[in-house]
Amino acid sequence: MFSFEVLETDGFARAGTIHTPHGDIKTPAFTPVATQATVKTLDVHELTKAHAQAVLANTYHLYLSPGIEVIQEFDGFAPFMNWSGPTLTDSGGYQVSFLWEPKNIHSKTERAASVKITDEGALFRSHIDGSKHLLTPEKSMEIQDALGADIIMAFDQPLSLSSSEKRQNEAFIRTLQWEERSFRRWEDLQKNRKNFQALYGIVQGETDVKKRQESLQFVLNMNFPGIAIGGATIGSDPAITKQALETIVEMFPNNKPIHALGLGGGPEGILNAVSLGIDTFDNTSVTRMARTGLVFIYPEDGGTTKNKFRIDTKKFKKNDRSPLSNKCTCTTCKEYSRAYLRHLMVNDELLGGRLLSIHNVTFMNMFMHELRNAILSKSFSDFKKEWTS
RNA sequence: GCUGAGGUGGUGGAGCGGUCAAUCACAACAGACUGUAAAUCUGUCGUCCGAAAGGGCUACGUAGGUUCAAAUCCUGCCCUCAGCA
Repeated sequence: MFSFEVLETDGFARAGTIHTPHGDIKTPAFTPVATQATVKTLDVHELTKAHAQAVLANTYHLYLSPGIEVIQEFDGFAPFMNWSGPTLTDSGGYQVSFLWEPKNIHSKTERAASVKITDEGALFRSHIDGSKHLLTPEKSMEIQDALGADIIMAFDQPLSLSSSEKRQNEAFIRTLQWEERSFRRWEDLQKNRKNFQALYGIVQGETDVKKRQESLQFVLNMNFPGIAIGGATIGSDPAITKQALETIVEMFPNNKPIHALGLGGGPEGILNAVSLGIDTFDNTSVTRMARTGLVFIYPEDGGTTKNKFRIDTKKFKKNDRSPLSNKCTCTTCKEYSRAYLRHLMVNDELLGGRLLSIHNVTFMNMFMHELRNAILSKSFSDFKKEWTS
């Protein structure tokens, strides 16, 4: 019901297929983020047209609203949102332990921590109504069982890089314990399931070689069906992502898929990650940037590592009749002018965010498609050079 | 023509003797965006010098006046709006 096969490799880069109960994912692949059972602004038809293969939803958000009872009535979040392809869910670990730190990257103002983390789990307050909830590794597995994704994540405790060493170590050890508990509960839950869910163990450790390797070895020893690479270093800086992945790339097994959680850095970051063995990744900024007017462009359109292969639609000329991209085949590029897109974004029209999301998701998927073909034809390094030189 | 209200920075709109280069919002410009509390957030925003601290200059329709001190008080003029002729 779930398996992974590598079809071709080029250096550490690999092209393969993940077989899930709801279809295949041709890798390397981007999985758009549908936190609240929606890839913001896009419906499933637009997603399919944008060549999305799978979507990733979130335990924390769907547990709080609409609640797992509702999701269960619909046989999972995928039927609920009318998505029939492969799915993933995140465990909620990121939300309860990272976003709720008194100081976090998303908020300028400090605020009281609304979460208390113990070895048992994370006691947190809902951001919606302030109600108290305890999320444990076991509970996360039960919720993800109800959400019904094909691929689910172990419950972990990521930290921001600014945390003290003591806290880092604590979270590292705790994550290992939580992963084992996640695994045990997951094993039990599988017995009563119609479809197999693949649980991914999460590798922490940032750029610390010893920690990364210990973490990965643990996940391998437990025999998780898949591996997810977590941590702040998998974020937006391509150079640091590279550094983090280099610590463990040689240990990656070829029979298990590797997912990079929240891999950012645009095409350059992705090229770095794929060249170091990453098969799938999710990233929120693809659709978020679309909603704020930033779109990805190909080298043919002027994309470079310097401009991070992106351009601000609000800076287009008022009367520019040309398409956003000459190369892209999405409906946004086929049917609308730069002038119109600029107009929509400058005036905060909702259609703008949607049209740009269509483009960005299409771009990302087409980029991954090209990248995959490059690996299959053993020309990955040339492909990488075309983009980054 | 009479009566009333009012004229503030790109715009709307506060301020009604000193703490005002002037709250705030919008626009504009620049920037950020990691497993989405993000259609969000941050910075700049009279002008000149400065990296900054800070300093200079010009400003609240216009011309005068009162006062140690005026966007704020008084007078003339110009203009806008509402009501009445």
